[in-house]
Amino acid sequence: MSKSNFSSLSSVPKAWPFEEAVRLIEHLDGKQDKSDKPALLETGYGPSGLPHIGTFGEVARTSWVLQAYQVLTSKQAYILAFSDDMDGLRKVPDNVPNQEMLRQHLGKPLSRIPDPFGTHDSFGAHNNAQLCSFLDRFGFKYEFASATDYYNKGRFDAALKRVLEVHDEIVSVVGATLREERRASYSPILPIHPETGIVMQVAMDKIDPVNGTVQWRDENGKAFETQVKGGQVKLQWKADWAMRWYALGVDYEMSGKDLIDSVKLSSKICRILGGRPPVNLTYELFLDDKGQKISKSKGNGLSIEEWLRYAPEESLAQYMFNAPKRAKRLFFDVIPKATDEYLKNVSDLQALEKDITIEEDAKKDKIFSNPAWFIHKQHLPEKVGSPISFAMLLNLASVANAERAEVLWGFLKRYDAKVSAENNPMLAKLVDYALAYYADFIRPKKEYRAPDEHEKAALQDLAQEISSLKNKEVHADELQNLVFSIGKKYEFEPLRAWFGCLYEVLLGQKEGPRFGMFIALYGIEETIQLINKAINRSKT
RNA sequence: GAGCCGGUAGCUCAGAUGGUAGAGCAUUCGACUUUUAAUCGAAUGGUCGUGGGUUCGAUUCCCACCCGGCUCACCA
Repeated sequence: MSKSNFSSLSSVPKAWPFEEAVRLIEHLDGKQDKSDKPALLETGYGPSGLPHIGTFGEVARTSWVLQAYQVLTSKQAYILAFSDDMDGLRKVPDNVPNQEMLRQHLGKPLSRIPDPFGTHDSFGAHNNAQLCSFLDRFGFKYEFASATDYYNKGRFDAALKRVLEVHDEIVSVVGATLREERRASYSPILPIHPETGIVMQVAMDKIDPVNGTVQWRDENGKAFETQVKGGQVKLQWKADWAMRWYALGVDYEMSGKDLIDSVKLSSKICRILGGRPPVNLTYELFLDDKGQKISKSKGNGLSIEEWLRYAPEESLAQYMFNAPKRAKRLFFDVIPKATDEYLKNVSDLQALEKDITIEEDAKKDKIFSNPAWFIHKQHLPEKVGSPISFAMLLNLASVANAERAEVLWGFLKRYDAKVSAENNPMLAKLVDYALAYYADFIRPKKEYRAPDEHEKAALQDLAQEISSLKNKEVHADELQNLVFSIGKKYEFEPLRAWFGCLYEVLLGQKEGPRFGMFIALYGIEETIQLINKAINRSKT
């Protein structure tokens, strides 16, 4: 399509969501139905799992494509968050209560199983609520859809009849991908057993597209005739996906690399039904630190809660923004980098918006290529960003053995007297995150050396000296002098060995801050405890 | 077997719609400080996987190949 079609832009910005938006536009241009229906971007959810970090990534990325689409076209579009809550429960998840109760409902649709948490009408409803509150928490805009709801209300009835018409064709296409033993029983139609409520995976004896019924037998040989409408059957998932695209007119949907074959197959089915499969983006999977695929069942990698314990959600969004087609490792080490990348993008964007020397077109192009512009939904709020990088905060926390925010703030104020939690809310958050990150990842790796007898005596002396200063107004300089004089008194040669001893024995590192300042900020009582701990360590 | 992604400084990676490449960390040196760190400044460091093709010129485009990793092939 020609570039001139894009509103007020001379070219398409090079950020990937814009490239995707162009693909979406081309897809819509080729549509038979020229009515001005809003573009439909779907994100799908496996029913039994809780929302996880991949869910976040998929919705965030889809939102960015939508954002780019609207900038280019000024047309309506929306995200449909579709939950397949009619799927049969195959396995009892081991992270939920009432296992025994759930076991009795194996094979039934999630929406027909009682909620093991007892808070919702069904297990499916519970998971749906989890999903929605998860998405709401990050401010995503979407319309929620429940498969059960859609089936029951007949929104798929026409499409289901169409499935019956082309049933054999679907069976042969899907059958080609299955092993022989599966092939025999395969049908895209999964009837819900009228007596047991179980989602049946059986071969169909008879298909009747005219009356909209199927005939089949259960494992006891009992024969049934079932209407496909109104939620009495559901479709096997690949057919279900295809039927959904067809019935709802889905225009865009992304999915992980592991689903490449499924996308192909579902696209075929969608075409057999007479539909046009949506534009698909295949994104790479997330790997753990050993390069293995992250999966909920393995519990490897990093959960979203874990990430958010150590960094703001914007940093996670930043991580998700980068090169979706590229495999990335997802573990704790990437958090600081993603955070600083985000902060840099914010400051770049701020500078860019103020810049009046740059040409308007070039400016737009740069703004629209900045991840922070996407992350903040086109508008940077007041007081975003931080004058100090996360990496620096982590260094400071480590150097100062910081356990409390005040200690870190003390150092920060020395660095720049103007910073404060009020003026820099993001910095205030980062301080807390840095403390958490330091405590969990950096401190455990520290190696504390035991002091020798000579050092021990000096340390005891130091503890005693400073304890006499307790409850007094003391300056960092005085403390520094005190530390210094003790080093002299015990004749450390060279004197820097004394300081080295302090760092290695007390802080578990080769280097450290000016020790007088450290004591002042860290606290006299706390420093004494630190010394006592170190001395006790030498006894064992 | 099918498919996807990657191979750029010691490490982790960015990048150029073609004109001999950058960041962070690491290393070295310097500034600041009654020693030390943060911080700041600077330097060192790369035939951009291999071989061909297109071109005045390719690491960047095309083709082939090699290496590495992952995913799928039961269910969703």
